Amino acid sequence: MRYWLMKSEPSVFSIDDLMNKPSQTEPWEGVRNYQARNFMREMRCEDIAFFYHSNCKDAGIVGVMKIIHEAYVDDSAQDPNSPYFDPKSTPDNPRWWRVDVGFVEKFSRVITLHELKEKVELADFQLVQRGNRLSILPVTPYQWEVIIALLGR
DNA sequence: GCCAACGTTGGC
DNA sequence: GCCAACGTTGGC
Repeated sequence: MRYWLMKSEPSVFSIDDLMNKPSQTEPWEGVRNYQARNFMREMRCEDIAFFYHSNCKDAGIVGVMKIIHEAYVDDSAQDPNSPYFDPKSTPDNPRWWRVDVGFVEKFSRVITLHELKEKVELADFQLVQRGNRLSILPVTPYQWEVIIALLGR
């Protein structure tokens, strides 16, 4: 089983949105970066991922999700009315993929980016490195453990 | 809302 | 295949 981190702007889709959906699941669509897409294709059912709130006041890790459906075609790329429309992705040759995620838990507090940057043990974590913009990143088991320990429970 | 850092595009 | 121009991301 592998660990991941997935970013979303809470004004677009937040952990509360996921938690409060009757299904508590969501197709993770709109990823339009090749590296992030490739990571999604590596995801397997039962992998787990941190939910990260980006581009907001309290940026940081807010909870945990699990992968409940492996990568399949993101057809929002073929929808001209979608904000994620990409005319270069065609039904014959789809360019973008998505996975389905399920809610696992919402943390009692946000583990802030600031906190993560202060942890020497996380110096290698892609998230805290300069200029990082990837919306989906792998997390090592050790990094996962260090981050969970920040919750002090 | 600013802007640095990065990814992508496309002309050559 | 280089690289300038452009668009996007995301912290602040």
